[in-house]
Amino acid sequence: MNNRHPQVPLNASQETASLVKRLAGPSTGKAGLAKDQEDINRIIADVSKGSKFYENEKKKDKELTKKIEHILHLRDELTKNSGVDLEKIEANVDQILHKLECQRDLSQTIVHFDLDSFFASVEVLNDPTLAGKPFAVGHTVLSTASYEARKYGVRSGMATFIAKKLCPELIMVSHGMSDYSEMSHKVMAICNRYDPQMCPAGCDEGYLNITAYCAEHDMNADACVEHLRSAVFTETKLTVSAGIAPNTMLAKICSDKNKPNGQFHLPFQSEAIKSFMHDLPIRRVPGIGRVSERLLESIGIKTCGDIYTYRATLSLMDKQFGLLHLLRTHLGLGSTSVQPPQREERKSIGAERTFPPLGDKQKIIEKLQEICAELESDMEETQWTGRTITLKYKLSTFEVFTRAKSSNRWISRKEDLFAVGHELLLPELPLTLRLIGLRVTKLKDLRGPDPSIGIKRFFDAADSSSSNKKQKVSASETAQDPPEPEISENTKPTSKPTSFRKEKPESKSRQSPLERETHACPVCLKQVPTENDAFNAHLDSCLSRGAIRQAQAEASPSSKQAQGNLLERWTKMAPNSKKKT
DNA sequence: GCGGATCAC
DNA sequence: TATGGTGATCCGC
Repeated sequence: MNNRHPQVPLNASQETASLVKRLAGPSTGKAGLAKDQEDINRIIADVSKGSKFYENEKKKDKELTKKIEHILHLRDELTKNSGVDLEKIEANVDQILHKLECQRDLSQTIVHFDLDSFFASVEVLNDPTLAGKPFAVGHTVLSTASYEARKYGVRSGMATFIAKKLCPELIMVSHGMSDYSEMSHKVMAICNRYDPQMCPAGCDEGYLNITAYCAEHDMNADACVEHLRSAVFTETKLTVSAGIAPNTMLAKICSDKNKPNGQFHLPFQSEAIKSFMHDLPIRRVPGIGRVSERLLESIGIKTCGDIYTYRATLSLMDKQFGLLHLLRTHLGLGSTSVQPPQREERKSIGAERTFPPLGDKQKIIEKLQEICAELESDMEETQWTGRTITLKYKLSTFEVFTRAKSSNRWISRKEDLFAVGHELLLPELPLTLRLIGLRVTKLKDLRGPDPSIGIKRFFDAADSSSSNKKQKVSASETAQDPPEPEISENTKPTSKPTSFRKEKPESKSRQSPLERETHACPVCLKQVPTENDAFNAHLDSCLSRGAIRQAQAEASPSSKQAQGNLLERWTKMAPNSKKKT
């Protein structure tokens, strides 16, 4: 490089490496990266420069940089504190690792499958002249790109005009939604033969437990998955990649290894798994996104092997980083069960729309009405109602805000949605908006538990012993139903709300502040005497409780990422940062 | 319960 | 000229 003559036109703004990377978008770096990713990121940053989107990304990047400074400062304070014994902390962590290792379960054969550039492949089937050409599916933002387009750095989630800059001959194809849905169902049905309990994770991927299938058909895992992939191809002409591993997290990572149209089988041995994890970039772990990657990198952690190196820091900063989850990741542990998604596990239903920036109050309200109509229709089709409404709006500057209100009535009609949405929106105006959305939570299922027997609904409240094992949630909610605006339901909205099924790790244990020989348990955060026996005893009970929580959290691998406490809150936005444009 | 934020697809 | 929609979860308050 010629330093005297930078290729890039001099920009007074000193772009940080992190901003340039951030602008490249969330999907860059998750999978295989192009050789000249640096150049590509440079082009993306230059094309974006000056836009409101760019300015917002810059602001967020700056805030993250500040958070990192804070975290590093905290780390230095904790580490340099003369009271801490790093070796002892490491020894404690090593004990946790040992106990986690003892819980390792290698008995289940889990598969993660993933259709190769699903939308793009379907489009090629519809129009074979697209084969081998760089093209992308989407409108303003790309849903997916063909493998030829990816060579240019074109990625899903990328703005179309940027993709065109990277690849001027890029062909744009718009969505053919019905085709995708039909193909998706076909593929899921095929996979279902191998595990009736399979769990779809989106329209183009899913998890299977093929342990039983392999046993019953006297087949090894490789042959089974080849069989599956071959069935998918002959019946749909779509190629699929797959990972075979002893748990869902590893299987997911492995399905990327030989993509496209390949499979990868991780040896089912502790040592092989740990060596696989050792060099794995932390960003490949499901749940670790761009922000967590930066936070972890700031303390020196780039790979899952680095987690061990910095275990003392992570232990001291468990609140910020979530030690236990990272240790499990380091060891390559994950959920060993696959369950089909349960309808009653749904937590919210919503709709949102982006439009050219609007400042006019009447026009904004019209957008809100459109959203309400859409949402009413979705809720009607899926038979949900709910009592908390959350308004979401995005300013023309790309800043996002939410405003929520809980009601004591069930809301699903568009008039009711609008009344609450309007009430939430009005005090915020005037604003220039580019997006409005509504989301309903605190849901109630309007569908009877057994749709084939209509009259049965009538007895629901008393009928806890029926064949419906999963009625637990419905039953408890029935007891706390607010007055029902409709006719059918409850005979009697009886008593008080029953407590919800959310166990928290008892954050409020008040211990003697002068206890000198205690250390925060990295699992439950309680202060525990550091003496070996006491610490061990505590750890045992804590880990077994933790294992239960973990199993629950991972019951449905698709929807319940164990993500989280990597980030503490730093600054609070002024709730009303009104911008006029 | 509310609001901000992260993450996956 | 120009950067999506749906759903989940977690944290701090």
